[in-house]
Amino acid sequence: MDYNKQIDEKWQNFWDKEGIFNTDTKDTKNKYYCLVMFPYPSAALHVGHARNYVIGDAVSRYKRTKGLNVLSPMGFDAFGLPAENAAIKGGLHPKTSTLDNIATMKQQLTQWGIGYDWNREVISCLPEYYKWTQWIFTKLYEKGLAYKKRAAVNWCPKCLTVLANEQVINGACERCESKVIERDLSQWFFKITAYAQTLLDDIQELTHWPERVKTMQINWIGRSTGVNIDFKVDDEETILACYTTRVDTIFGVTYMVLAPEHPAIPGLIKNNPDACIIQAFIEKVRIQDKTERAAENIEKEGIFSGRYVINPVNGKKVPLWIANYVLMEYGTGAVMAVPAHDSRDFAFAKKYGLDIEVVIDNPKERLDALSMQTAYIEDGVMVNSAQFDGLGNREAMEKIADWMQEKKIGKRAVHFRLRDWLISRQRYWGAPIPIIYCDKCGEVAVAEKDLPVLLPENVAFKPTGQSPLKDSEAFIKTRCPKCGKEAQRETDTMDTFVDSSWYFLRYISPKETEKPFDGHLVDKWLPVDQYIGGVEHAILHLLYSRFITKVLYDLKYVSFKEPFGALFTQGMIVKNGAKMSKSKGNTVAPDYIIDKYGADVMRLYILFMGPPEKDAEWQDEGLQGSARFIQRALRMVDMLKEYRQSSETGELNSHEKDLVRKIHSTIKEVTLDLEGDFQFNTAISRIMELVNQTYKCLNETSLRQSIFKEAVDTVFLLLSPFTPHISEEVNEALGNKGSILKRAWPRFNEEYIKTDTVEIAVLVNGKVRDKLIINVNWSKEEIQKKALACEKVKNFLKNTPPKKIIYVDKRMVNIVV
RNA sequence: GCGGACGUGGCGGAAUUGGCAGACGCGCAUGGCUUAGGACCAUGUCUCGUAAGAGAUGGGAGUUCAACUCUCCCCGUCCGCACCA
Repeated sequence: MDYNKQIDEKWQNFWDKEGIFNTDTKDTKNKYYCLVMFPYPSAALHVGHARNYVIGDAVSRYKRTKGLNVLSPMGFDAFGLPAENAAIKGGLHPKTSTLDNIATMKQQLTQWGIGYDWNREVISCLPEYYKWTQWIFTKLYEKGLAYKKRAAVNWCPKCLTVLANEQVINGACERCESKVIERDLSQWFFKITAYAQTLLDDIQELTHWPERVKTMQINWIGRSTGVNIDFKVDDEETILACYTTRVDTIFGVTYMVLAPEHPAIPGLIKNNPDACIIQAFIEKVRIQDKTERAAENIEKEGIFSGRYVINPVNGKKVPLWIANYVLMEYGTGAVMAVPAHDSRDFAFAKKYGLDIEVVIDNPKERLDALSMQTAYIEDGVMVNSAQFDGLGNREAMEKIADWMQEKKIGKRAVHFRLRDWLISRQRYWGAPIPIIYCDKCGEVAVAEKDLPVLLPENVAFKPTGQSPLKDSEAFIKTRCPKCGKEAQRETDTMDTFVDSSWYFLRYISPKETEKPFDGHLVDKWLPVDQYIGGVEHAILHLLYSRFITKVLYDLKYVSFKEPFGALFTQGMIVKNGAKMSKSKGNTVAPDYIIDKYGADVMRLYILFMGPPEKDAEWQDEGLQGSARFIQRALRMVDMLKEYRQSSETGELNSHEKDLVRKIHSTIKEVTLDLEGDFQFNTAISRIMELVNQTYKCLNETSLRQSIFKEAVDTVFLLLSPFTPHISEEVNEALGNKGSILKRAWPRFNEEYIKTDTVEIAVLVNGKVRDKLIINVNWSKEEIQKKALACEKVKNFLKNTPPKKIIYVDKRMVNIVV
């Protein structure tokens, strides 16, 4: 039997015709929701993408043969910058180019033998989908979780749109890597910060999520606990609130610093003769772009404000400074500076000759403020801190916080790093934000019956820095839903991540026209049993989806708090040590592989190349190995057909017994590999061993046909999640009717795996000296005696009795001399 | 700086969780079969050594009868966050 393209096509047509992958979601018994992150339809897929779908398909097929009712849907994250940019480049309308790309990708996925329920396809740029994205917006709006505010936001000068915090990587745009600049703009936000604590707490429940993803989310949410302290400005009523996590150092405050953007500054400096010098400094800092300001070793710069503030714990008057190292976005934008115990404050104090006061002493060596070379940030003993002197600083931290709360000069507080999610975009290819502005009624959300707000198709969609919808009078002009007067539509579109933050709910009832999803069925099918995708979504998509799910939970649309039960993040496929990308020119196109070797060879190699969660280096030679293995396995089928050998009766010979044992132990181990953490690479290697051993048997002995057949059958059943086309073909050749997916996953019999004899190692002082074949029924004493009788052991013993003998059951004997 | 993952042959990677290091595959070598072979089959392939043996899982110490696995200290790679108060 030869593997060729016809076999691929034959079975792909068969699966399609039989509707093998179509799932009835009304049948919720034994449900298994296997979900692979849906792709952007922007470019041709390479083998790196393929890994994602091949893993998902292997899982879905395996679960099917285990008898589960598997739902495996696919769709396209079709709105957004990548699709729009691709369209502009190709001179096409985004809708045309996106739908074209989708068609190509579907064809690719089909060619690879990836089985999806295409009846459930979800395309986020079509009105029947984005109607409900807009609906979700209005639900958040009703709850006050969607709001518009003027704020300093991240602006990408190349994409000509604002970006969410999560889309800014090292101060640069996630997509085009241009440096992001700060602009004050009025924008729409989702109040994800209202869910910061829940998003953090519930991470604990995600027991089947990779540790690194959870850690990344924890860091991103960035919870810290401390104390809010009000510092009064001297000779004035102005109060400056600051936040500290180190309230134990409060007695060591020698100055206070404000971020240049701090709103209190204009009032504080207005009577200062140096006001214009201070103003010039502030301007200078503000025009620095974010990258520069956040750069690692940027020189700390500051200026004295001319004012003083009072430390509420001791009434001490300390100078108020303005400096570039304080950020307005975090805490209150005001920092109490303790140079003795904070390295940033220390560097700043040294530069500007500010006081340094030690309040936590090093128990090993007394600190001296004048001679210190670095800040002392470790734990120690309280000094110069009034009644708290002598305490350990950890203990003092709690005591001071309590004392300050009691005296009402401080308040315990929790801060998060997480910012609200900026969702407006000044680009064309997205779902319009369903808001209407009326001169009389103000901001009004579009009513559900008026959704969707259709994205007009005949507009010049090139990015200009303003939403292209602003030019479409037909779009903008509308009537106020409340008073009926003429009104204008919001022209910004939504971030694509809004579209993808709920698509997994839509798959359950994708044809629904009266509601976004069938709540009853969604409650049965969700959370997703297995979610599979790239780690690049660790924060963005996964955090947003968790947030939207929690909102829908609070609004009682769903009854679960977390959308994804188990998450698997596969590693990248790299070539020449680098991530595959068109610009580097190191992509490997699956089409050519499919042509030359067939889908199963590509699938097998992708799964065999290494643990799926780790990055793996692509080597073309590896494909040869997979192709060779498949041909070698298929040759057994031909041999079996012509096989006329020995009798079927009588005692099994030892090779036959060994082969039966191997068949059953292979089933056992492959099953364990798949039930565990998707160890496809080791599963495949075990199947290879079974093939090797079968050949060995055929060469060395007369093998009865029934056992040979069982070996062949088992090999292709076990391979079926990985190489479905040839498995189907062999299944048919062996006389079975229908799809191999309808056959049960093979079972193993523990009885057949048992052996009478086993080879163990004989060690002397922990080193292997000899091997010994033992009968498993022998007693420990018997085995030890045999081990001592080994020639090599005798040489080491030299007639002296051994000090100690350790026997590990069916593994080894260690003799200590 | 903080947090996470990791370091095993020429290469991709195994190792039942403390019990025979290098499974399986690639590559390479030798032989066979072939008009030919980048096909196939067989055998071999950690290092040193003719051998007995000795040494090997980034480096160093420790625990143990026994360490790739556990503990401590270094070195290095990758990822995330980062003037976060």
